[in-house]
Amino acid sequence: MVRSGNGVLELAVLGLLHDSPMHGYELRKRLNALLGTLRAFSYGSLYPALKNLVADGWICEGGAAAVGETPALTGRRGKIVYKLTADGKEHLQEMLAEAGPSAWDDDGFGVHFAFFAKTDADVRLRILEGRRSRLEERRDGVRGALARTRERLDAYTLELQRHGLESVEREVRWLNELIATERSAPDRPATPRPRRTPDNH
Amino acid sequence: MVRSGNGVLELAVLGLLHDSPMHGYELRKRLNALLGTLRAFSYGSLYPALKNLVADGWICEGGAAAVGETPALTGRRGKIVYKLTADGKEHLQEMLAEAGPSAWDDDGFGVHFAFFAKTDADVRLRILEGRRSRLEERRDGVRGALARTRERLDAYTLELQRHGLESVEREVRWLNELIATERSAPDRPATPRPRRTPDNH
DNA sequence: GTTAGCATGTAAGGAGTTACATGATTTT
DNA sequence: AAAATCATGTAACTCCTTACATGCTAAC
Repeated sequence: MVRSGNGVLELAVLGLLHDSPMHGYELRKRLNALLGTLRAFSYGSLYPALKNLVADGWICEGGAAAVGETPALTGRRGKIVYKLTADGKEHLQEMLAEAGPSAWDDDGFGVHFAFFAKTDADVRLRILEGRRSRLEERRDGVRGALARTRERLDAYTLELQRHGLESVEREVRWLNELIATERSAPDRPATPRPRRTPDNH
Repeated sequence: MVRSGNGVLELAVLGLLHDSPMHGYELRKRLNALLGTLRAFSYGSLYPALKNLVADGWICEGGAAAVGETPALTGRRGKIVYKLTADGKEHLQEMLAEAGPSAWDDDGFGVHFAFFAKTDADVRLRILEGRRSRLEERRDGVRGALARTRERLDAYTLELQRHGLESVEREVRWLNELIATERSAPDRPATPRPRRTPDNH
């Protein structure tokens, strides 16, 4: 009964539990903090997902873990702490090694990137390049549409297209910088490139 | 049986059909061109949605409309041209006048903005301001999370947060410009502000 | 001792995708 | 006459949200 549960949520949960065991409530907070502006999950999706992960054998309940945790009295119907199993760790590694299309789309890329610290350098590069070419396709599509339909559009529609195009172009530039950094230093962590303070006037 | 079909798709379809009658296939292309980077719909969602809109009485089939259309031979199992009904036009106006939360979220805002040319100036302003305050909330949330968890995050996670924050800040600046333009000239179309050419080196 | 926040869950359903199935029209 | 593209549709399924239901624990 291997549901082969694909999806952002399961990867994110496994990734977070790899760092340290946690219960659902805390997991959800960390999840939404991790994904920031990208995504927000509700309990209604988290708890069933946890059940599925247990059924698959990737995670298990119990296992009093954290150092300063209150040890007693938590037994009867208290928190349920989840932790990765050996199979789960293996499965997580497989998911992190996946550099195909599912790691290039809007949802998938964010999660994969969030766990780049646990990802091999060559996989990181392939994901970044895949994501970039995906965005370049989209950019060229919008550019073409904009060039073809110009003049026929009202000012607001035009502005929407223009802003969308600028967003994609900005995203591509970001990826270019990341790729350059990865290429020049595949072992180093990430890219704290020299940054000018944003001009929020 | 008023399904009260909420959602981006139905507003977008009604808005496009307001300009001119169309059949489904063409509608889908225009839909995905209109929404550009924001959204893409498949036939599997479009055709059922059209059925629902017919059932609701907002649109109807038939009505040979466009000037240069081939008139004959299209009868047997050919294209199905949809057009807005009188009720549909009324309903569209109501939807466009809606300036509440549904017009502020990521999906809703894009569609509402795309039809700003058909929207009253005061409604436009309320939507832009609502959208901005929604984004400011998100921005402050991310800023807080970033300030609290700094140092505890690996470089990639940090970079993801930083980039997300910059995206939101950019979006807020864009809205600020739009709002300023609307305030200074509520009658004029949109905002062709002086623009420097993007530096795609 | 009661409010507020922590913590876990479930049932119903909305919204859309994928994959499939079919046929007409145009192009080569 | 084959291939490509236009055109319409449906069934099964995925993924997630909303709204609800429950109880524990800390603070005031």
